[in-house]
This record gives sequence, structure tokens and C-alpha cells, in this order.
Amino acid sequence: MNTKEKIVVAALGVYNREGIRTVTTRQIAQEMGISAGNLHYHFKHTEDIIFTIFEQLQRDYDEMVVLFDQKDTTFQELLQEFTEGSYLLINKYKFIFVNFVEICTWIPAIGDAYRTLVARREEQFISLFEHYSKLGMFRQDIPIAILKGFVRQIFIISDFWYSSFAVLGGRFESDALEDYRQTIAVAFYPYLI
Amino acid sequence: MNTKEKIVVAALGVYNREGIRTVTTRQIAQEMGISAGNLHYHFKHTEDIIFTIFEQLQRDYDEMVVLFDQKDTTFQELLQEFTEGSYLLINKYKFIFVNFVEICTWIPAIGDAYRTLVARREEQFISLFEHYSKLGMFRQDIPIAILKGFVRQIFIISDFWYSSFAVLGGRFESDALEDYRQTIAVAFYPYLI
DNA sequence: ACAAAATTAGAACAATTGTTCTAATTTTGT
DNA sequence: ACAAAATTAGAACAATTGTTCTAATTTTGT
Repeated sequence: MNTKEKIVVAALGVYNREGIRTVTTRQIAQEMGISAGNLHYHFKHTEDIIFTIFEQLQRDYDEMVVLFDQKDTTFQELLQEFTEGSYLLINKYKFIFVNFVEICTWIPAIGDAYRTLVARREEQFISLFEHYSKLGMFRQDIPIAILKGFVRQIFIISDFWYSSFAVLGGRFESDALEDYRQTIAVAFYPYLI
Repeated sequence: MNTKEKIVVAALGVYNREGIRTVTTRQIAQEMGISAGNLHYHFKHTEDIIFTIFEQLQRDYDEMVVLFDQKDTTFQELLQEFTEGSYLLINKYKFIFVNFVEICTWIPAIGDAYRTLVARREEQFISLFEHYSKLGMFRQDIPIAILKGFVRQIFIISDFWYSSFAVLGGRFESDALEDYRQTIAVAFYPYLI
């Protein structure tokens, strides 16, 4: 692992632990035992570090989403995969979820990338629901407008569940996964058969 | 309106417009045409301003919640009131919702107050749902665990809807209220009769 | 009317921050 | 083996920030 990669790893760790408000590039450098000058040789601006982390998140997400393509699984299995997969991402990139609005205004390219991603995700989910409707595992009597709203709801919950959990004082990681699983399960509860 | 009150108003405006990341006490002072020294005469620390704004939010919230007590309204009417009332709050105190996790770690007293509020809210909602179950306006076949999860879900949605809306590029206020109304409506959709 | 208290502006302070510059050291390609 | 390129540490810079200090002005209570 070269220095540039190490910086990304260290930055992710520090940001997740302390948030973006108080963390400085000096602190990241110190934490990994290099000079601040060296850090800025690899990343001219702080934004560049955060953008690189976001790109990593996107790659991780795409990797996870590939798993949804085998449509021979039951809906319950798919839901289980979605829950575990998205939890891993949320947990790994906490600080991005927690500071998402701020980051998107600070670094517009991230906001743009997110909006593209969401548009893609939306269609994916809708067609998935329609597929499982036909298989009798998802309610068929839901109007399309509600279905779209439900997808939006799932996005809000998965994007901001961690913020809510953190603010409610959730500390232990074991609790966290269970809490997330329960939250997602409840959201799907009235739509499953 | 005395200077102290004016500072709170100005700060709220600037924070909502530009977020807490880049805004300085100097900027708030300049915006309202007073000196930074004067501002810090009234509020020794920046945290004190934000804490005061949060107290205001709490008072506004309590005022809104009183309206829920007349239980002779239909559930639809109540829902309508909740949607409009909470939207007004969210819109007025945007920056608190957007930076909630950060603010809660920065100013622990705010986190504590929020957790107390949530506990109260939770019971209120549950008993409201039970009341409307008996009146046949809310599904009676929902297990209590799911009901509690549903309340949590409503909290996540109302606390973070604006973050999602902002990040998705929502700009116009007219769109915003409609979007929020729709999001809340969809969440309740499967639970109403 | 006037002394005491409150308010205000603006300079000053001390700390911090992102970033650049310089010179040394290490690595790489041939 | 050696020149060129890449990497590194640390000093230096320039800007900013929250906050304090000082002296003047305004307001308040009697």
C-alpha cells in the first residue's frame, strides 16, 4: 500500500471517529506518522481526499449491488443481502452519511454523482418489486405512485438511519446492526406477503 | 427586539443559508451590522448561540404538539396537522436537521435534550395510534414491536427528510412541502384504513 | 441630573489551518 | 552506476477564527 492509499485509509478512520468539523489534514498526517507537507504532496486539497473516499464508496456500492442480479433468490433472501450489504457500507463510510448535505454543497461533484446513483437505484428497485410481485412475494395492489414513494422512503431510511442511531446515543456495533435490520424489516413489513 | 434576540435571528438565517461549516461569528455580526466584539459580549461562545436556537426549536415543537391533544379530529386531519406543523419546524430550523449528528457531539446538552424529547414523542405516538385503532381509522392487526418500529421510522423520515431533499437537489420551497407531504403520506399509507 | 451599569466598536491576541516552498533523501529507469 | 523523477520532512506563509481587552458611548435607576 503506497502513501496515497494509506492517507485515504487514515483519513477515513479519523473522519469516522471524529467527524469532519474538527479534523485537520495535520491531524491525519500526524496519526499516520507522515508530515503535513507530504500529505499535501499527494492530495493538494482536503476535498481531494474526501472525493477519493467517495469514489471508493461508489465502487463498494456497485460491488454490492451486483449480488441483486440473480433473481432466483426469495425476496426474504434478497432483503437479507440488501440489509447486510448496505449496513457494511454505512458503517464503513459513516462520516459521509452523517455529513452528507454538507459534503454535497462543499464538493458539488459528489452531489452530482449521488443524484445519478439514486436515479439508477430507483429503477432497479421498482423493477425488482415488480418482479417479486409476479412471484407472489410482494404485494401487487400497490399503486405505482406509492411504490415510488416507498422506494424514496427506503433511501431516506438507509441513507440516514445511522445519523438517527448515532444521535439516539447508539454506541455499540452489535446493537447497531440489529437496530438497522429491524428498521429495514419494519419498513418492508406491510409490503410483503 | 434587543440585540441578543437579533443575533439569534441573524444566526439562524445565515446558518440555514450557508451551513455551519463555513459560517463565522464575524460573518453573523457583519450581516446584522454590529461588531464581532459586540456579538461575543452577548454570546461568549458560538455554541451558546446554537444552543439558544435549539431551545427555541424545542419551544416551537411543544407549541405544535399541543394541537394533537384534541382527540375528536379524524386521523386524516391529525396527519395533516402533523405534516404541516413539522414541515414548518424543519424548514425554519433547516441547519439543525442537516447537521444534527455533528451538533449533538459538539454540544452534548442538545443531544441529551433530543433524547428526552424522543422518548416523550414515542409514547405520545403509540397511544395516539392505539386511540385511532379503536376508532377504526388505524389498523388494529399490527404487532406492538412493528408499531414501535413504525414510530421510529416516522422519526427518521421527519428528522432527515430535509437532508434527503436538499441532497437530491430540491431547491424550490413550493416543491418542498409537497415532497414532504407525499413522503409522510406514503409512510402512513399501509397503516390506515 | 447624574452615577452606575450595560452596550458597543474596533483593535489586539493567540491559536489554528490549509497550503506552499526548499532542500534533502529515496526510488526508478536505463 | 547514475541521472532524472518521485517522495519526504519541516519550516514558512498568509489567511482566518474565536475570543478578549480597552475605551467610548448609551441606557437605566433613582
